[in-house]
Amino acid sequence: MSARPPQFHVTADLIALTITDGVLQVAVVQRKSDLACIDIERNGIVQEIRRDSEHHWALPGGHVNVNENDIDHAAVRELREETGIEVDVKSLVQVGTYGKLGRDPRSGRTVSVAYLAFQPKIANPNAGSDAKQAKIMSVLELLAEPNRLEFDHETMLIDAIQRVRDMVITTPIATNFCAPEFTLSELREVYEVLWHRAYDKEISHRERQKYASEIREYTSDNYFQLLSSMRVYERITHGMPQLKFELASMSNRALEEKISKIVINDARRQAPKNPAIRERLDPANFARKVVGIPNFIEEVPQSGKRSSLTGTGRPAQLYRRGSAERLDPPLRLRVKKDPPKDAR
Amino acid sequence: MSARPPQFHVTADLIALTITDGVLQVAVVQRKSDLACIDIERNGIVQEIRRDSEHHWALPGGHVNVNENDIDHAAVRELREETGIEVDVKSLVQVGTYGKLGRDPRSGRTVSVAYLAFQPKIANPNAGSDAKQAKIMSVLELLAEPNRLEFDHETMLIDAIQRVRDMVITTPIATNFCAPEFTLSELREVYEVLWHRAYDKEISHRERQKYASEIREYTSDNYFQLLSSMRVYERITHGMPQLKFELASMSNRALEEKISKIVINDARRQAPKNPAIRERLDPANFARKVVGIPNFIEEVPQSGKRSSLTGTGRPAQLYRRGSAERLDPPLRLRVKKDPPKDAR
DNA sequence: GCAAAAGTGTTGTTGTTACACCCATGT
DNA sequence: ACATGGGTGTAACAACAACACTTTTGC
Repeated sequence: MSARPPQFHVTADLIALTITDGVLQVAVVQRKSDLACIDIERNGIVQEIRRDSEHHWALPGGHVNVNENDIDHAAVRELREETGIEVDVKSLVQVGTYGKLGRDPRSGRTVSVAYLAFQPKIANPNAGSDAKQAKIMSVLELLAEPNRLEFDHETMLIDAIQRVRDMVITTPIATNFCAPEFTLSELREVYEVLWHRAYDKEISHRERQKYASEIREYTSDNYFQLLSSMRVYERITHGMPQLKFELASMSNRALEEKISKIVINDARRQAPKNPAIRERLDPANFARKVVGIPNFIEEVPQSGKRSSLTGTGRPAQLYRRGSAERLDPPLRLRVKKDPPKDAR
Repeated sequence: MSARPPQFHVTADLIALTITDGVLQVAVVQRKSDLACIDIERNGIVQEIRRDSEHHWALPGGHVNVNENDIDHAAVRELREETGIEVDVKSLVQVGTYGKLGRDPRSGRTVSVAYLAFQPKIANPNAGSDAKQAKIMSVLELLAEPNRLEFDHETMLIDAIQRVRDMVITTPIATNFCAPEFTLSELREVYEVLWHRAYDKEISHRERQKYASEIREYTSDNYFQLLSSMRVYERITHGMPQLKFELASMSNRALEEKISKIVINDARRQAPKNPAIRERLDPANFARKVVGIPNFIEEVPQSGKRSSLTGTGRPAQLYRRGSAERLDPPLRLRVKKDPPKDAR
C-alpha cells in the first residue's frame, strides 16, 4: 500500500419504508440543487441535467461526519434533518454499499452505505434544512414514468425491497411495519403487500407501470396528506357541534383515539377505492402459522382488543413482538402459481 | 453539508471460504507490521500490541484505488496480491460495511467493505507482497484460543458465515464450493458442514473450543499442505517405478487424473482421522429434494460419472449449476433437534 | 466376497390448504 | 338484521423422513 492511501467521501442513504392500505411507500426528498444527477439511459452513467422539480427524487442521506460513532448514526441524523422522521438506530438494517466509479458525477469519489428503516405510519414529513421538499411516495409510482430517482438510488431501492422480502421470512422485522401493539391482520397485511408481484425484482417495466397507475390517485398526494392535515380536523369539529361537546369532556388519550378513528373513517370515505395491490392470505392459516413460530410474537396479556381498521368486524387480540431474533422455522407462505409456467 | 466534506479511507476485505473434508476453511494473512491491531477485551476497543506471529491473523484486504471501477475489483486484486488466490468478481457476495469509530487505531478513519468469496479447493496460498505469510485455516481453529483476528475481522467472519447459511437455502451459491462439475454427495457435503452447530453464531466460546480441538491436527498445517506438496508426488514416482512407467504412457489429461487420485488416496491414508464436523443428511432424500428445485442443478449430459472421494462405492452422476438465480422453493433440510429444548 | 456409496421404492407421519362454522362488533 | 372480519374445527391432500432394497464400484 502506498504511503498516502486514497481518500473517499462516505455517505449514508436511507430507504425508509412504510406500508399503508396495501401500498408500500418510501420517503424521498428533493435536493436543493438546480441540477439533478440522473442515469438517463439506465446504463450506469450518471450525469447532471436540469432538474425537473416534479419528478426527480432522491433518497434521504448525506455525508458521514468523521467524529460520528458509526455510519448508521449518520443515517439516522440525515433522515431526521431531511424529512423529520425519527428512527431508532437499532432498527436499521444495512442493505449494502455502493461505490461504482461515476455513480456521483460531482467532485470527489463517493461511497454510499444504504440502510433500511421502518415506520409503522410515517407522519407528514417536513422539509428539512437539506431539502426543498420531502415526502412519502408509493414505491410503484416512484419507479414508474415519469418519475426518476437520482444517482443509483433506484438500484438501492430495488435491492432494499428484495432484502426486506428475504428478511420477513427469517426474522421478525415484519413487526417493524406495525405499531408496538398490533393485530394479526395488521401483521398479515405486511406480508400480503410484500408478496405482491408488483414488487418482484424481475418484473417488466411495462407491468410495473400498470400497477403504478392502479394506485396513482391513492397516494400521499391527496389521500394520505389529507389524512393528517388540519383541514380534516377542522371540518370534523366545525361541522358537528355535538361532537365537539363530546370531545371536550374526554381525556386526552381517549380524545386522540376518537379523533384518529374519525379521521381514518373520513379518509376512507374520501378514498376513491382501495388499491389492493396485495395478495390474499387465508387469515386462519396465517394466524396458526405465525403463532406457531416460537417467540415470534406474544399476546398482550391484559386482553385489550382492537377493532379492525375498516371499523366493522369482531375486535381482534393484540400482539407484540416476541424475543426471537430469527424465525425458526422460517415463515413459509403459499405462493399461488395460477399459471403453472414451465421451467425457464 | 459543509463545503469540504470529510474524507475516509476505504478498504475491501475478503472472507475466502472453502470446504474440505468436513471442515470450513478461510484464507488469512499475517501483516508485515510488528504491531498487531487486536480488540483485546472483545469490547470494540482495538489497540496496537506486539505481534504474536504464530496466532495473530487478518483477513486479506486493502485500500481501494481511486481509479478502480468498483470496490469488488479491489477485493479481487487484494486477494490475489496477498494470497495468490484468483476469484471471479461475479462470484463475490457483499457481506456488509464496517465503519465504527476506532475499529482501526492507525492514522485516519477507515471504512471497510467485506466480501465473501468461494473456492472449490484453494491451492497452496503464496505469501504475496503485502503479507509475510498467507494460509488457509480452519474457521473453528481460527476462532479458538490462542488465535486472534485483527481489527473487527472476527465480527466480519461470523457475519459472513451467517450470510452463507442464509444464502445456501435461497440461492445456488452452495455450488460455488464445488468444482464446475460435481456429484450430489459433494454438494451434500457443503450443506452437511454448514449445518453443523459449531458454526452457529450464538454458540458458547467453550463449545467452539471443543470443536476446534477435534479438528486441530487435521488442518492445513499438515494434511492439506501435504496434499498439494511436491514431496508427495516425488514419493509416489520414486517409490514405485512400475507406476512411473504406467504414467509415462498416458495422456496429459488422464495422467493428471491418475496422479490426483493417487495423491488423494495417499493423503487420506496420512490423515489421522476424518474430523467429521458435520451433520448427516439422508443422501436419498437430499438428492430428491435438490433435483426437485427447478434449474438449481442439471445433469452433465454425456454420462460421465465420477467415483466418490473415498475411492469406494458406485460412481455417481455428475451435475453442474443450473440457470436459477434463486431457489424456488427454497431448500429446507431437516434440523434434527435431539434435545427437544423448550422455547427460550 | 465384503465394504461403501449411488440410486430407487415404499410407508407411516406430519404439515398444509381449503373450507365450513360460530363469534363479536359497527351501521 | 346484515355485513364484516376474528377465531376454531376439520377433512382431503401434499410433502417428508425413515428405512429397506438393488446397483456398481475398490480392495
